[in-house]
Amino acid sequence: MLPVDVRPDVIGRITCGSLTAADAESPVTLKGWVNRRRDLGGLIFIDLRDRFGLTQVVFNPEVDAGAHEIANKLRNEYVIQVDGIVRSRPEGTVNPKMATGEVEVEAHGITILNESKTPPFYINEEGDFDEALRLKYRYLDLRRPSMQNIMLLRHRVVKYMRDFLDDRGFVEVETPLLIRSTPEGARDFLVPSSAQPGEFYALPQSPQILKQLLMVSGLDRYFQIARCFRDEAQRADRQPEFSQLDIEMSFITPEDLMALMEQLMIEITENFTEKTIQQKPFPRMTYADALDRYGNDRPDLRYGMELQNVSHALRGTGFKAFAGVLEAGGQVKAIVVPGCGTYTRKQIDEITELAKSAGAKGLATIAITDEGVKSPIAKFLTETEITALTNGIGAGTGDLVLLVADQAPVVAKTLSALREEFGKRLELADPNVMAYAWIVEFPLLEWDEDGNRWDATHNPFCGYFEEDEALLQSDPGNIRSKQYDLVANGNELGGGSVRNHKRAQQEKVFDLMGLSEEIQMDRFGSILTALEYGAPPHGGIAFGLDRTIMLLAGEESIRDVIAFPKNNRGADVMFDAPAPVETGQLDDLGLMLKPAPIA
RNA sequence: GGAGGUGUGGUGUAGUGGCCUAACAUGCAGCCCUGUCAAGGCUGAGAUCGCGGGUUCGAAUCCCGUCACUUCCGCCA
Repeated sequence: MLPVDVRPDVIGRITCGSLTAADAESPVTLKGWVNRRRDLGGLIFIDLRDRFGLTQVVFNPEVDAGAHEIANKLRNEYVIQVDGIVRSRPEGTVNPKMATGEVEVEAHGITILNESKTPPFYINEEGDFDEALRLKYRYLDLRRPSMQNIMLLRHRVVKYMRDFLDDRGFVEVETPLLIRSTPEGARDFLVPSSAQPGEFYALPQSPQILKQLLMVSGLDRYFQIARCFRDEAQRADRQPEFSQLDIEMSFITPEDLMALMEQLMIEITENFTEKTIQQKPFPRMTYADALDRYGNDRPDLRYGMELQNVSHALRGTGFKAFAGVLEAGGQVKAIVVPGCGTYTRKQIDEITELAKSAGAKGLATIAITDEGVKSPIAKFLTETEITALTNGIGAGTGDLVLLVADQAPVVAKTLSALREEFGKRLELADPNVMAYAWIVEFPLLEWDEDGNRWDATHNPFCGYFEEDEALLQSDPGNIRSKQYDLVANGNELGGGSVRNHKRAQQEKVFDLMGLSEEIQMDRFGSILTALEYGAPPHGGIAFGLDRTIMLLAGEESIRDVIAFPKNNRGADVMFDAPAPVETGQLDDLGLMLKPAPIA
């Protein structure tokens, strides 16, 4: 996947991945770890490993009895230095599976630089080890070539991003990690201050306001590999601290930015992976369309199985469960699962449970078998209705039709979950394809039932289409934002927008969100004021760097592309963090712990 | 906060009420072996089956509780 490093390296060391037949008869010194020892009694072979590769070393008592004697004591993961001579391997012993398989090093001297206990898991072969153990001994986990390849990939991709942006006039600026807490969005990680006891910094959830302020400064093009912090529950693709490729530009349109970012992602994908890009230029899909066809705003476009509205085929149906939903303004939608018409009662029950956990009240199924239609709801529907329904969505013999009837958001969520489940089960998604797409025209605001107010769907700084200005008063839920998300293979890789660059514009959004003038100034005074001093039109985007690397590397967990990740509970099991602190430290901060954790 | 899954020598697994005095592979230790490269051969050590309670004549296996890890829902402007 990645090019092998050249040799010798900057300090003149010969690495274990670099010797070739051309080096035969040269004296050489190698340093590295014992990957494997093969003791034939007389001869001892060692595979010496470093980051760059493996080289076989031979200890022959007739060549150097002293070195052979020491080699008897070697064990896996010992760190050694070998002095010897590069030899072409004897006829018939060349190993074509090794990059250095044409040669070996005949040892004339050996120094054991450090011994090693037997590691808790294998380093010299790949395997699926307990993740808690891997995290506890992360330094050993990272010694495995597969993990080192990921770290190397990450390094190279980030370097490519920096060079790409530098070539185009972007400036990398570091923004502070100790900032002010805002109760909007995710829960903040708080950092108490000893200079001002009782007051707290917060770690940034993203440098959003800071990068906009840099646009007001006239920096024009900013980027940063920004560390972000969110004190929320973890997932396979979510960590409490993570990295974003954060970008902001002045005087741009959404089109400008999407075109530039698209070029960057294409180049990275094609330069660093063997994966093919499903469609170039990346397809565009509106938020409404994505929700309608896939049930979510980050669809996996590598396979079909789209959601299909069958409400029209059931208009006037006598089946009360469906009729009731339709009368209440709901909908009935379906997906056709190919080849699953033979599912047993037990399997149907299983996916019904899945549907319920996604929020549906139930799941209706129609199996189309050789012996005809099998369905628990068949007796409630007329033959005409069933035929119209199955024909209308292209279901054929052997297929299983899954139907959900409810209000649109519940239908979308349920069928989206089912579609993804069957996408996995039936292996519909090609792992060698990257299906990028832009999702556009998000609603600017969504109604928050609990807070009884409008809330920003993306972030409150997101701009909106001027032609929708009138809707601010009449129909805020239908204002289209200037937001764009980049999705790939069912993941949201990044999102951004063209921002509000005038104070009045921005205040209108805050007003709709129910923020009083006082609160607006208290929380967002810096940016509101800055927008009054010649803020240029600007916009940007932020990519989840870890997630991007995860997809490029073909990994299923974000933890596998982070050197020292937290576990599912946000804990670092190597350092045992978080941990209690000494009373004196709390005293300095003017803090006192409550007697028991709040349940 | 909720739901599911998993937990058996160092590691990865098998064992779903008695045949378990817990099996297999690998790793580990010792011995043999001069062309191996997942070296090979022989011998050996190593697990109170996550923890606690219960059911049973009998529990790795069934039940309850608990802990840890993990996946998903909630949450993630």
